[in-house]
This record gives sequence, structure tokens and C-alpha cells, in this order.
Amino acid sequence: MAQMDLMAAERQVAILDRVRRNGRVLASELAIEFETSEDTIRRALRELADQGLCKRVYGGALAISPASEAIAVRNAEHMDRKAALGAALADLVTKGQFVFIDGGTTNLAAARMIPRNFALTVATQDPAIAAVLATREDVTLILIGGQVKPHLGSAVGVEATRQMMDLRPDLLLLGLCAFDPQSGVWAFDAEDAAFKRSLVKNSRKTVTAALNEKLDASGPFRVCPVESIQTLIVESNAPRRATKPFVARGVQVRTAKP
Amino acid sequence: MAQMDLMAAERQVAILDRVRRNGRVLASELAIEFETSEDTIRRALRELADQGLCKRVYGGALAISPASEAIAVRNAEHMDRKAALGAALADLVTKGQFVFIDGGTTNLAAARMIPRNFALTVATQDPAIAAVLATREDVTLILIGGQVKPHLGSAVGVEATRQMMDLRPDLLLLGLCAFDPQSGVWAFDAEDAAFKRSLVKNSRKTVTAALNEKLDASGPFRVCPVESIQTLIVESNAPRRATKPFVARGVQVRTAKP
DNA sequence: TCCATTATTGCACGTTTATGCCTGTTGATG
DNA sequence: CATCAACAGGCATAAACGTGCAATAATGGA
Repeated sequence: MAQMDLMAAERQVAILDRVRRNGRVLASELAIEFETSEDTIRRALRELADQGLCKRVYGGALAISPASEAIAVRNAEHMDRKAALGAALADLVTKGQFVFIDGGTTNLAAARMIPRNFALTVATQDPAIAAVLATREDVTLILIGGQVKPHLGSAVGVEATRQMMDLRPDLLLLGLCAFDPQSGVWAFDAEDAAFKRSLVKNSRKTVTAALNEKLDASGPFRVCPVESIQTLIVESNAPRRATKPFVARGVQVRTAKP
Repeated sequence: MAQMDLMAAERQVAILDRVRRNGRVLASELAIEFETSEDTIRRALRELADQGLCKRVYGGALAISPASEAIAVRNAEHMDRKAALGAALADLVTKGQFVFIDGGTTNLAAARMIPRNFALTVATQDPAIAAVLATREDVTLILIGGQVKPHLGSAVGVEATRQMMDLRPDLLLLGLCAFDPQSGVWAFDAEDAAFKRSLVKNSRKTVTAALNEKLDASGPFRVCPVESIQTLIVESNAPRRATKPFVARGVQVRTAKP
């Protein structure tokens, strides 16, 4: 399959197509196929990668799978920092409470730290969190079902919302994508945001935790105003400058242990 | 399965995939499979472990998934035998099907082996199984909610049954506690048995897998007669004496690979 | 048409990366 | 405590890499 006389731009499109179709390409192969030097191919791949259209790796390039890798990596990212936040979140739970644990990896860390023999009832829509608590004899676990969104890793949507509507948790551990002292809590997914909104509305008390980079950020879908959050857990090294505005808006800010 | 001409980055994701699917891998095995030296494999495993994507152990690596604790504990027993059964179960799945995966550790093993890019819809009431499939982009996952029984580790009861009632799976991977050629399938929990009964009734086809010690055993709660089961997977070393009666009753008996 | 400007390409250079082998060390096991 | 496999680190090699540069082709105004 000899393709010749292609202009550079045209070749880029052809290369991107091949990347998408094969999932992976070798620079050396493309050089032969397009009858040009590897340098030119490398330049094209570099440009595509700069535009975020493929992932450059040693020897060639890989197709970018929107979330699959992102999720897998995100799960592992900053797990130590999230564990610290999770411990502080779990600390807010008191005996006999009905706690709703929203999805997310920070809350997953919190679920691991849920105190023993507190006669708790816990509800969640995140299968990973449920799996952690599923065999705990000291916890009454309510699993919220529905269709699971891959990039969230938890169930949202009408069915999940319907099931959740019958619950009135004492405490909500809210997962968040961004928390801005002016505009409040933000999410990256519309259905997720809607689900979280219902959670907040139906819960007696809402607490959340945020990595430093999530403070003072926002996103495409708003969940709730700052006032809906009673307590915010921040990292031990959170800059005072970032936490102060929350205190000013009436949020109780707690610092996790290092 | 010889995989050659893989770029380093590609091999890493392939290795991670294997780790996740098998739960554990040996460096020596991977070296043969990927046709490279053990040094290279070790380097790759070390990097994955540094990123927190797997756990490095002497001789290879272990999977570290969100639900790892729960899975690890439940998996401890006969994990390798169940993995063999799980692979055979996953083999029965065909493209585009709607599969219900019942709870249990054998089915958990099957969930790990569910083929890629089969455009499957999968439903389950087991959070550990859901956690395995939650981030799969190629699988539409329906999570059945309800109260989770600790000793089952999955949701059963009225709410779960209600949600399941609206589903008509093409294929049911039924978990079981005992399977007797005369009396059929048995469970150790009344609600679990009731749930399974509904599952069997609503599914077009029902298959199951049993460790040797589960054949020719019974329990307190009957799920369904032998005739409800189309296919039974048994271990490679299952005694002919134990499997024969099933064949006589019209069950297709398949043997898993060692 | 001619010339200036620009973009694209291939090449040469030094640098980085991946890999296999070697060596001494550590861990598992009897 | 002895043995052996698995291991980490160092080293050498070859391939892949980025960059600067010059040659060439394409473009566009005068």
C-alpha cells in the first residue's frame, strides 16, 4: 500500500487515522508505508501528540483512549494523600449514623477507614466502595444500583436517583471534582452532578474533602453552593490563602494529618 | 500466545492488564510470554509498582485494585482453581449478549476474564464483580442495588429482586453453594436462594461452575432443579463418577483447563 | 516572470532510552 | 545455616530520539 505525493497535512490525517484504527503504530513502519524518512514521521507524531490526538511512546505512538488509562492512573494517583483525607473524613462519623458515601477515590480511602463496631448504616453507589464494605459484619450496607458510567466508576442516572430518593442520610461524604469558595462544588459530568445535587438535598449534613489542587478550581457542572457544605477536609499542607475564603463563608475547615 | 514486536509502553499496559486479570503474575512467565528477558519484565513491574498500579512481590507482582482488600480476602481460598473455572465460564459468553453475573468468588474470577470488545451488557448484584467491570469502556454495566448481606457480599432481598425483575438476560452465570445431580442447586441463605430462583426464571440460559467438593452436595435452601441448568463447568480433575449423573440428567458438562 | 519568503524535508550530530548481560546482594526455603 | 532463585545496580550497545542546518519545493507578491 504505497501512498505517495501526500502533502504534510494530508499525511498527518492519514497517520492519525492509522493510529486510531490500529491502536498503535511504529515510526519505522510508517516511514516505509509513506515512503519518507523516520524523522518526518516523528515530527508528525510529535505534532499530533502535542495536540493531544495520540500518545507518543518510544518507537511510535498509541491511540489515546479517553478515560480507560486516565481512570486506571487516577485510581492510583496521590493515593497516599487521599488516604490522609479519607482518615479525616472517617473521623467525622459517629456511632449509629446513617452515612452515604458518594463515589470517588478519596471516598474509597475513607471507606477503608470507616471505624469498626459503630453500628453504622452505609449507602453508596460506587461498587469499589461497596466491595470494601461488603463483608463487614458491623456495617449495614445499602447498595445503590443503576447503570454504571465507566469514567465515573459508579452508578448515576434515573434509577440510581430513584433508589436514593428514599434515603435520608445523617451524613453525606460528598465526592467532588472542584471546590471554589465563591461558586461552590463542581463536577465533570452532568448526570453525576444531578445525582450529587439530590444527595446534598436529602442529607442532614454534608462533608467533603479536597486535594489542594481542587480548591479554587471549578468545572462545567455545578453541584451546590458553598453553604451546603458543613465541613471541608483539606491537606495538612493546604495554603492558608486557599482555605481562608471557605472559613469566611461559614464552612468548618479541618486539616488532615500528614 | 506469543506477543512480539511490542513497544515498551505497550508491553507495560499489557502486563498491567494481565496482572489485573490474573490477580498475580510471575516474572518468569511474563518473560516467556512477551519473549524478552526477566530483567525487562522486572523493570516494567517495578515501574508499575512505583506508580502504585500493582504490588511487587518476590517472583512477580500482585494486582492492586480499588476493591483489592475485599477481593484478596475472599479470593484467598482456591483462587487458582476458581480462576480456571472462571475462564471456562467467560468462554461461554458470545458477542452482544446481555449477561447476568451472580455473586460469588468463582463468578468474580469469571468477571475478570470477560472478553474485551464484545459489546456486552453485564448486570450483577455483587459489588466486587461490579468493581472489576466498573471502568471497562467496552461493557455496559448494570448494578443491582439493595441491602448487602455481609456473608454473601452481595445485594439480595426485595429491592434487588425488584430491580432484577425488569431484566431478561441472555445468559446467567449462576453462583452456587452445592449442586446435586438429583435435587439440583442449593444455597446457604434463604434470601439468596430466592433471588437466584428469580434469576434462573428470568434468564434465557443458565450456566454455572462448581468446584469438585460442591458436586454431590446439598444445602438448606433449594434454588432450582437440575433441568434449569444448561451447562456445568467442572474442574479438570473432576471425577467421572461425579459428573456422569449430570450428563444423564441432560446437563452439558464442560471441563475447565487445568 | 522573477525574486523573496516560507514550509518541508533529509541529514548529521549529540543525547536519551530500552535492553541484555554481568556482579554482588537479598530473600525464600528446606 | 546452606542453597538457590530473584533481585538491584552498573555497564555496554543499538535503536530511537530531538535539534540545528542546509537543500529543496511551494507560495506569493512585484
